[in-house]
Amino acid sequence: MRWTPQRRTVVDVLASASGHLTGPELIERCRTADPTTIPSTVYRTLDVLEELGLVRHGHAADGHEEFHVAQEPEHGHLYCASCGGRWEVGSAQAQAIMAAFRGIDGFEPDLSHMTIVGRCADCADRLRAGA
Amino acid sequence: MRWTPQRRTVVDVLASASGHLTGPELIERCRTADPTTIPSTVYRTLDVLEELGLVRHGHAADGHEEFHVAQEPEHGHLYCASCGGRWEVGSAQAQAIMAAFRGIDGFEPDLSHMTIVGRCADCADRLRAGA
DNA sequence: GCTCTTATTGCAACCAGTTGCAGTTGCATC
DNA sequence: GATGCAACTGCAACTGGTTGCAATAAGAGC
Repeated sequence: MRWTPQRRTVVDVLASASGHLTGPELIERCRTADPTTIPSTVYRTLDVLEELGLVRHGHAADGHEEFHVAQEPEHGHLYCASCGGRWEVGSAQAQAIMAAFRGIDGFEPDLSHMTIVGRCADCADRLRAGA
Repeated sequence: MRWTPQRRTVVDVLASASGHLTGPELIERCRTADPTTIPSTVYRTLDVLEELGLVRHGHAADGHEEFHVAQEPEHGHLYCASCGGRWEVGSAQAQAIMAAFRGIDGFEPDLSHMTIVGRCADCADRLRAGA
C-alpha cells in the first residue's frame, strides 16, 4: 500500500472525527483540508481502509452509507421512523440481540452494519394509546 | 388519488410479481408493459402506494431499495457477507427477535425494512475452524 | 540519484434515486 | 358534453456512489 497525500488527508479526517460520518460529510471535511479532494479517491481510500480493518461502513435508515473507525465496540443503530430519533445500542445490549439471532438459526449478525428502523418506546406507546 | 395509466402499469407489475423487486427491476418490467415508462413516475407511484399501505420498501445489504407488497407477513432479511447467501426469517422467528429488542428498551423494530448483514451458521463455523 | 513497475489518481461517464417545475390530464361539477 | 383545478407526468438537473481508463507518481531496486 502506498502512502499518498490523498490517503493521508482521508485518514487524518477520520482520525479527528468521532462517531459516524456520511460520505458527503467526509468529503466535505477532506475538501477543507485539501480543496482538490476528489470523491472517487475518497471512496476508494475507504475501500482499502476497510480491507485493512481500520474503518467499517454501515447504512443509515435511508440506505445511505455511514463510516466509523473500527476501534469502536460492537454496537447497533436504531432509528425511529415516527419521531426521527436515533440511538445507539451499547455493547451489552447488542450482545443480547445477537444472541436472539444466533438462537434461531446460528446466524451471527453484524449489528453495526445496518440501522434498525422501527419505533421507539414513546412513539409506540403513543400510537397504541391513539389507536 | 387519480387512476392514471402509468399507475395502473406499476400496480399491475407489482401484483404479478412475488417476493422482492429492486427499483431497476420494477422499472424494467414496467417498460416491457409500457416502453414510455419514466423512472421518476415509478418511484413517485411507489411513494403513494406506500402511503396507502399497499407496498413497503426496504434496503438490501448494499443499501439499495427493495419493494414488496405489504400483504406478506412480517419477516426479516438476512444476508451472509461471507458467502453472499440470502434468507428470509419467518414470522415466528421475527417475533422472537423483535421481543429481544423490546425487552431492552421498548424499541419496536420493523425487521422488514432493513437487511441484517452478518454470517450464516456455516460460514461462522468455517471461520472459527480456520482461526 | 535514476529507473522501472505498478498502485493510485483524476476524470468522465455511468447507475440509483430525488426534486423542482412547466405542461398535461383525470375527474368532479355543472 | 364543456369547464376548471389540482393531482399527476415528463423532463432535466441534481445528489450519492461506482467504474473504466489513461496519466501520474510512490517507492523498491540498483
